[in-house]
Amino acid sequence: MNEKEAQLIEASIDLFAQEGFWNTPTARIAKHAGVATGTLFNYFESKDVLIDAVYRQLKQEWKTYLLAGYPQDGTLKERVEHIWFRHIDWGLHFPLRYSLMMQLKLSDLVSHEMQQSQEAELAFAYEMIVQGIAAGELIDTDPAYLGQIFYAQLEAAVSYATDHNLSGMPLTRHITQGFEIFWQGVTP
Amino acid sequence: MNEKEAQLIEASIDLFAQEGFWNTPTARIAKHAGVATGTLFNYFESKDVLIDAVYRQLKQEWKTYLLAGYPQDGTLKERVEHIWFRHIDWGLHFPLRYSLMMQLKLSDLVSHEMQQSQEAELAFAYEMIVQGIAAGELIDTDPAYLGQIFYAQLEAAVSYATDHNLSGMPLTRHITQGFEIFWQGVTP
DNA sequence: AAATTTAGATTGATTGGTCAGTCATTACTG
DNA sequence: CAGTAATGACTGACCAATCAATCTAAATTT
Repeated sequence: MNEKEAQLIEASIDLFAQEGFWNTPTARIAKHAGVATGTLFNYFESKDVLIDAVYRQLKQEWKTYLLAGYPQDGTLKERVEHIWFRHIDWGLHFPLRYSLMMQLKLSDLVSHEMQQSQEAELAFAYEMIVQGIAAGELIDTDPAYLGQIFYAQLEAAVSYATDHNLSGMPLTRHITQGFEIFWQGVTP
Repeated sequence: MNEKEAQLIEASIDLFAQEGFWNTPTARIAKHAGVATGTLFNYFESKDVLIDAVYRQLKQEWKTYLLAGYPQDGTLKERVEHIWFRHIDWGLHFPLRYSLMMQLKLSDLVSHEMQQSQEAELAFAYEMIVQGIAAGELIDTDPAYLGQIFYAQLEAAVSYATDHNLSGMPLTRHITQGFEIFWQGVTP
């Protein structure tokens, strides 16, 4: 990826997260990235294409962060717990990125194709759930629903930690307790 | 509330939910409501004020729906379960309204004052949780966090039911099971 | 090694279109 | 007929996207 392209995406993340997509003119993005307005359109066909690129970048950073140190051969609980911790960690380390990713999810701004291609990257999580159910370690429900519950609880945990500025021990306790609540719910 | 005012809010809900706030010009809202563009601004000082009115209306309808048949003197579980069922019911009966309410929640379009005043209306739910914890019927966590978990799971349940077009028996089973997962998680 | 050509990247003023909000005029209504 | 509500053409501001001009640096020639 070109350096200017990366700067433009970075500037977009900053501005979209702080001002919202509809309130940030392409001219401001270009300025914030230190290039001319025309340059933006050399790299991205349109503003819509730019937002797809932003979304892809966020999702990829996020996924990479989640998988760092993933205990491939751990127990199911260990693996799920790892994702739980890493996700919350990411949300607290990169609040702008996190809130933008959340907003984009609901917003219809990201193309259908991009949404799908990014979702496909999470197949491993789905597999994990399927196996957990097969092994009797998770309650027998549609894996898609369990995945959604997992994610929903995660969002709640992050937004609570953010709202209450948790850090240090209280944060660790909150994360652990949140996970236990989730685990107790989906475990026979 | 004036009839035209109500029509304008109704039209806004329709269009905002389907096209998004930023893609629906005030002119189209007025047309859809059967009035002239100028009339809209007789009733709402600006587009921003209109969206506040839309939000208030949605929240109020929602709250009314939730509380219909509320078992004031039932057990804690019965009361929570009632809210659970009614919320999902509302989401499935009024998908446009539901999705708009979700979007507005994250969007920063609703004024801070309106957000707060509507949140204050949910004090009864908070009270319920506090009492549940005091009585040892719920695990000992910050009531605010339990509330957030409750809501997050509810969203997951609605979006799953919507995505899979559930109805009849499968729907009932899904709702009940979702509640059991939640309840098992937050109960000692 | 200097001079010249070439291809591609960068620039930002400009354009064409959109839209929130206005206000002079018209239509009701009691 | 007075007062209130409704109308819709209009305005000023904003912005995505364009494109002719300019710059840069690599390639080629003298």
